Amino acid sequence: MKTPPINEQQLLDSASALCGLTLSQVANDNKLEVPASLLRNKGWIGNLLELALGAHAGSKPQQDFPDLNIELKTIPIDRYGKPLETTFVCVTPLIGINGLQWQQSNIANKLRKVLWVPILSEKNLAIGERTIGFPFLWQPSPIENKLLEQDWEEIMDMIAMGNIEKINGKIGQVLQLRPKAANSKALTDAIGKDGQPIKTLPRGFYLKIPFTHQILKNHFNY
DNA sequence: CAATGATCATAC
DNA sequence: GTATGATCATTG
Repeated sequence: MKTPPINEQQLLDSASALCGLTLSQVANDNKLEVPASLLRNKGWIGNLLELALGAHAGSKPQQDFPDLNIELKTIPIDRYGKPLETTFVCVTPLIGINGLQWQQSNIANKLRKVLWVPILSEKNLAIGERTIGFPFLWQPSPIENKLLEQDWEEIMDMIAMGNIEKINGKIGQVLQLRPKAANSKALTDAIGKDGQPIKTLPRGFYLKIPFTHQILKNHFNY
């Protein structure tokens, strides 16, 4: 447990202090048990880092550190620094979206400043043996921001035009739309082909692996 | 074996 | 159901 950081440097310092530690060590320091598997604890590593860095543990809208305008993201990587999973950002609004601009969207707000915490998280490593990498602060470059905006526009246009069922994880250069639900039976409101209300699977925005991989490469110069 | 589609826990 | 945290697991 930890008190919230009062400024960016303090957050960076405490995050840097975790670099090289195993998840077991961090869990012990925070009096947490290490699960044998993430199957029923998919958000465990993220929650652990929230606890260790003084972010609010649990559900709350907006960034993890609202006063600092910083979003915390753990990212599982292999020994070469390649992300092992896509990065979930936020759920996607499907109705009432006409006139919504990228700059005022929830996803743009969340990606404005991100504290990435890489986790060496190869599958053959027990959860407790996975280690924390070098954390760093990232803000999208003008080019990255443009790519995100373009994908967002394409996806949101399709949703607004009633073509949500035609969207799959393949579209988008850096951003993709995928299910984000308890299961495939979950339903939420959306716009149908003829503009009528329909029910569909809730979706979320995810950053594709090549994009987050490039962010890591840019930062670590490899 | 990467990537898309499906799923798990918890709070409210 | 929505929003937080993501990874699992089947498909191509």
